[in-house]
Amino acid sequence: MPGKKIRNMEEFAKVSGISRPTLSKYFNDPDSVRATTRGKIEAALEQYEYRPNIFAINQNRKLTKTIGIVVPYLADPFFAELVRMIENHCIDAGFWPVVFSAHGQQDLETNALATLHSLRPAGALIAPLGRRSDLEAVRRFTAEVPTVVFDSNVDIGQAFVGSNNVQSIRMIVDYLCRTGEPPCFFEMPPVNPNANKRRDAYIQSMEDLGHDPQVIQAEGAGWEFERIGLEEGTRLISNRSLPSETILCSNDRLAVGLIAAAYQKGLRIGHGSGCALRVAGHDDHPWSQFTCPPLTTVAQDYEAIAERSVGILFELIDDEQAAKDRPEVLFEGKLVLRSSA
Amino acid sequence: MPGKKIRNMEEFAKVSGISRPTLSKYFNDPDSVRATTRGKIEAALEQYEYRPNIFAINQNRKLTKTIGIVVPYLADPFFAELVRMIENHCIDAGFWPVVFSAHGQQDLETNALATLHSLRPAGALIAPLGRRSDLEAVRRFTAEVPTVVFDSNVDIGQAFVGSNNVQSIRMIVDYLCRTGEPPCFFEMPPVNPNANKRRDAYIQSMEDLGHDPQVIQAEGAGWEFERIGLEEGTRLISNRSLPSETILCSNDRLAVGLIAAAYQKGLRIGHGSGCALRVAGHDDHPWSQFTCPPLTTVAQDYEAIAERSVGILFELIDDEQAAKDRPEVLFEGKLVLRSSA
DNA sequence: AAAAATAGTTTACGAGTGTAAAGAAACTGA
DNA sequence: TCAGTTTCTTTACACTCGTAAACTATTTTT
Repeated sequence: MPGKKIRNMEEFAKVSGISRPTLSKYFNDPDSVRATTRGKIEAALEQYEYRPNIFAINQNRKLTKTIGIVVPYLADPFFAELVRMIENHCIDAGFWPVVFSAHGQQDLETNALATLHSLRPAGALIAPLGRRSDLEAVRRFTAEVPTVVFDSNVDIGQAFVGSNNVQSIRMIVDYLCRTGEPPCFFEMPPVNPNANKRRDAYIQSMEDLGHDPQVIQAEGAGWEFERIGLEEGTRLISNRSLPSETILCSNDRLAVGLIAAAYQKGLRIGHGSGCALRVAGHDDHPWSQFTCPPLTTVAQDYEAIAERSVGILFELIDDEQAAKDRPEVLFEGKLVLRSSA
Repeated sequence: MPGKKIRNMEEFAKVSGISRPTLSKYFNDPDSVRATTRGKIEAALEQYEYRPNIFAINQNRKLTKTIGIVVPYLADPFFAELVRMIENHCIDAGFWPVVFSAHGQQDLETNALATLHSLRPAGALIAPLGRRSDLEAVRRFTAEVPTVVFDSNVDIGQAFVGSNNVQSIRMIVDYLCRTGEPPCFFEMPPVNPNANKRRDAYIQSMEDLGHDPQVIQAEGAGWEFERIGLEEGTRLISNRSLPSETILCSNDRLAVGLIAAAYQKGLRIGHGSGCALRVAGHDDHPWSQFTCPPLTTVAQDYEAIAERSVGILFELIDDEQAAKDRPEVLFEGKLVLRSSA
């Protein structure tokens, strides 16, 4: 049980019988001191309640142990899940992850970067807003902090980790064409490069397969994708203006809204007989397996993206030169066949 | 456009022509200096890129501007949404919110509190894991940091803000009894006090209405509530062991899983004729309006909870004495009638 | 315009840590 | 046991900003 409170390293040095510089070394890396010394220190730590002051540490260290994580919208389960995994990897490596969400707004993203910058992090993992980002601000940031960009590939940072949209879209388009009517593509106004890449990949895939691509762009802005899917879906169904019975949505959240719209309009979704619509998504969001019917989609490899982007960041931190060529790591999507298409 | 880089306040004092102590005052509170002085400072800020070093600031200030936010599971949209609102309120008040998620694990919660503690925050808003919390660790934390507990009312901290489960459950039980067969109650092993309160409120409400309460406890642990709802729901439907056609779920995420189970079993959900099951939830999760059919539930007042808990925390920070009696603010739930029940 | 009040400057110290240099102590291996 | 190596101690300075005291400049009040 921790006894008397210790105010600073000086005091802890007294009670532990170890000099302050050695303690400093220990807290920086417990393995850098002799085993016997480490034993004494850890014995004292059991007895006394003491933790080095984070602020004083970071003020003086050239390289802090802070890793900044910036995402466009943390309430999106895709990012929530990814952040959860990234955080775990950082903690395991002895770093301190600090999470910022832009909540979909440019000024908050810029602000988060500024705040993060003044934390002098060892590195950063950022998924930019994309189209809405203040690119100048982001570039200023990445000029000084080793940064891995993930999910949304805008041309900044020292590396990119994400999904291979071309491969994944081609795969699901191919699947949909093999098993029924060729799909139309349901998208929102593109908020980031992924949206564009996916649309272009859809068009290319359809043409390669000898079909006529049909893109429907939903109105609406913001991050409430389900709502947009529901509202536009309802409109499209009411007007009978869907160009195909098979609809590939640019992401799962849009599909969730579209499925709700179809349900409310009494349209049955699925790949079986007696179904009016086939709906597919992209990303395999955590709740896509619970839609009615469960959503056929392309899974992004969350764990791989998390693990790899953190891995690359640590390489960057260890070796400034590591990535002069801005490597781009793209993971392949995996087809997840459920019953919606 | 920002010109030359400024390293510290000393340098910024030189280029701006304002003394360092005055600058310090300005950064602490821009209104505490004369308008002309403020003008000069802000003109210089436009020209030169400078932000005070957060670590140095916090090391020296008695009271930091940091607010800690700790939630049990950030990938749960309920918390994601609440955190988003809480963050906004903190930022608006000039504070710096730092978010931690326990990811459902006790050690991570304890660790988050320890890390947060060493940030010497002005205050903290925490939603404890509940049953799985290391109460001793939490208590140690709250002994030194003004803390408002939200969502999950374990007896710690200086105040609690949450929902009135008794009122909300009574309301939805009453509604369900008025409009059809009295509900059974579908719950998971209780992870926090809310779960227990809701069950007890259900039992009491049913008895008051002269009905026989029927509680079904689903197996399963962890935070994947939808999966538990789906798996247990499938089992219950297959075994025909549901004691009522009306099922009140202890929260929306469980209901999402149950609805998926019913759909997959070919059971139609809703309050209309031709429906086999009525399903209701609790919380009004962000995606409850997109289930098939849309989920009838009780809405927690997210915005009120966020606004009030931050408000109380600021009162606590301003006036240590404010809450010797640990006030508990409970917001009433609102019935959200959709088509699932 | 003089007195009073306010806001600024200069100077100096404090906060808790990192880190470098010089020397003492403790280990290592024969 | 003894030289060689590693690790620790002592001492001292650095980092950046908060803040207090004593003093000066500016603004407001009368």
